[in-house]
Amino acid sequence: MELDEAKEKFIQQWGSLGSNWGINRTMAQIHALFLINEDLLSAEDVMDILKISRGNANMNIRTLIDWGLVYKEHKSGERKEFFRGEKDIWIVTQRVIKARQRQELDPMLNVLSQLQNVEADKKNKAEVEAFTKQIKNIKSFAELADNSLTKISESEENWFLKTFMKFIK
Amino acid sequence: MELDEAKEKFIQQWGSLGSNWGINRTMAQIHALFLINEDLLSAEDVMDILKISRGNANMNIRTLIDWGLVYKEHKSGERKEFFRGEKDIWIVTQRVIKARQRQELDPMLNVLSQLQNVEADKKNKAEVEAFTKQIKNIKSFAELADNSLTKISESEENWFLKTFMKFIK
DNA sequence: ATAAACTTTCAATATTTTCTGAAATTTCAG
DNA sequence: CTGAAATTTCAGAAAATATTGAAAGTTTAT
Repeated sequence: MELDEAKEKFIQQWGSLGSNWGINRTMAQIHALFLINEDLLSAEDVMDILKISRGNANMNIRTLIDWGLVYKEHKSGERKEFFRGEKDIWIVTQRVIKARQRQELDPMLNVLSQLQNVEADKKNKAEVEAFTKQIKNIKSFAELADNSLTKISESEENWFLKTFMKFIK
Repeated sequence: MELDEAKEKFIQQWGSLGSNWGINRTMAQIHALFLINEDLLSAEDVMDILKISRGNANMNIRTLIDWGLVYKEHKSGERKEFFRGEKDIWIVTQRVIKARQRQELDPMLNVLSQLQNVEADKKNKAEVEAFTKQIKNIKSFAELADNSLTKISESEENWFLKTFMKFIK
């Protein structure tokens, strides 16, 4: 396979992976491009390579920066902004976990807490109890997941690898 | 809070969680309904409760059955099919992991394998090497994830909890 | 074998999400 | 300061995705 073909294939596959996981296709494609690109790229470069509009490029690069997956840099003598991607796949994972934890797990935990206070009356006592019990189960599990993800997103790669290699044996 | 209000809220939240993770909103809502509903439900019940069409209900219940999150059952004397949900959140997690691993991680691993064979020529030797190295990193990581998820989706809850509680300490 | 009861399919439609591009805003070299 | 060069915003357009509902298909009691 040719290098350009391979790069194209990687970008497409990463894009489709992303879009299956609720991350918009373009954002994932831009991220893919930065993962395999050694040099600094300007917004214009990204627009040209991926054939997308200025607005789209800008918005998604901004989000990638927010997530900590892309960094802004300056070339001396150039007015334009340039960007480079975080290449370390372990750090990428940690950043993605953190972003999505904030965005999705936290609100879920919040709602689950609220749902624990359901008033029963004479008629539906058993039903309320069953509901509360199930919500409690789900909440415990979500908290375990939350703690685990926090731990992962704060741990050193080496510690994690060692622990996990043991784990999956 | 009232029970019905709480159920409604849970269904909505689960639906929005799902849709942030690439699972269609209705499928996630039906799943939420089955998670907190003790009784058997028919397709018609689901249509009525969630105000959705027959086709939509049927298609998404089918998918939930494929994923192993909902079971088909028969009531004696009734011609209609009834359904109940898997209530154990640990089993639910395992089933979701398995379904998505098949659908998304496997194709990714497949592409990453292909991408390791890129031909270099005199001009781009260094670039090809950098690309191949990065793809190799990503692939190693994806394989670790794949193995871990397989392990998780096959393990006993108790073993998992014990191991993980130690892990997150 | 029939027909009512029920389930599945799928083309048309509706909804949601993403993208575009031009205008508004910001930045910075001179 | 000034104004050209760049970035950001956002309303409308386009694309992707999900939903409907009626027709086709299947099952089962008699």
